[in-house]
Amino acid sequence: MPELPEVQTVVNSLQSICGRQITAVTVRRRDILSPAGVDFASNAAARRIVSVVRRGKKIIFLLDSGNRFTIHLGMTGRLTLENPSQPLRPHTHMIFHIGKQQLRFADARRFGGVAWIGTSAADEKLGPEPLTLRPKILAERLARTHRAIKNALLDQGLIAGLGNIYVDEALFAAGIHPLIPADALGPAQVARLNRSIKTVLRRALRHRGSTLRDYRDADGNPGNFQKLHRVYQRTDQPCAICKTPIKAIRLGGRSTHFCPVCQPQ
DNA sequence: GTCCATGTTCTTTA
DNA sequence: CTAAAGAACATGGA
Repeated sequence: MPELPEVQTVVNSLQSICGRQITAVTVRRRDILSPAGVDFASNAAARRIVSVVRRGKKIIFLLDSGNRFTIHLGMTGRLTLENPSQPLRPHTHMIFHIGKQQLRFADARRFGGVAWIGTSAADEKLGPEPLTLRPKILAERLARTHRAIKNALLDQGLIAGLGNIYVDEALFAAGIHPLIPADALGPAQVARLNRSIKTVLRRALRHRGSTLRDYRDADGNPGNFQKLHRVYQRTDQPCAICKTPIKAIRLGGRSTHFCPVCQPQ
């Protein structure tokens, strides 16, 4: 579920906890924590939350002790601010008690998790942030790989924050076929792609992300951008530009959607 | 029973 | 050796 727009929307809807104290931590399932065996309860309890920010698809919490921890939502993760009286949804693995509220982490598939990173950097392996990326930097990075552009853009070490939805949408907006090798794109195409990535992400942010099934913000609200997808999961439906049926192929184990006319091979 | 899913990481292959 | 493709992880819904 959660790519940059969804994770940023969660972060935005969590700003009310900044400055507040974590009174206690309940760990209901230890295996979502890393490193294994870390004592979250004593590390985080009685600490104030200084800031909550996003980097790539990770949410980073800075505590007044100077330590940080990160939460990754994986595919089905939910991070919600709730009253203790509200029933716990299934697969709730961790609860941060913040005054009379609870910050709850639930994740059915458990591809997500919570990592104590202390004072180390959260982003060693992450590529640049797409919203501030310069076309020249994107061009340099794409020129270093011969993979299909779709697979290159999914690589978090090349560019951070994009996933299957927004790569398909950005490639459509840029008129680029997903199978074209990354190093075969010219400077004008890369510049257009860079602009398309930003445009698609900003529009998605404005609509609070895409909810296919599981995604909710911290207040439990779904996003609305799924209604505005041009290609993602629109197989056989007419292209918004030319009416040609949208095609789906399998690439890197993921479904990939594109318009065969607007995105020529 | 089958296939599919917004993600990442480890293993295998070329 | 490296780059890229494939499998694995765990759960639920169609």
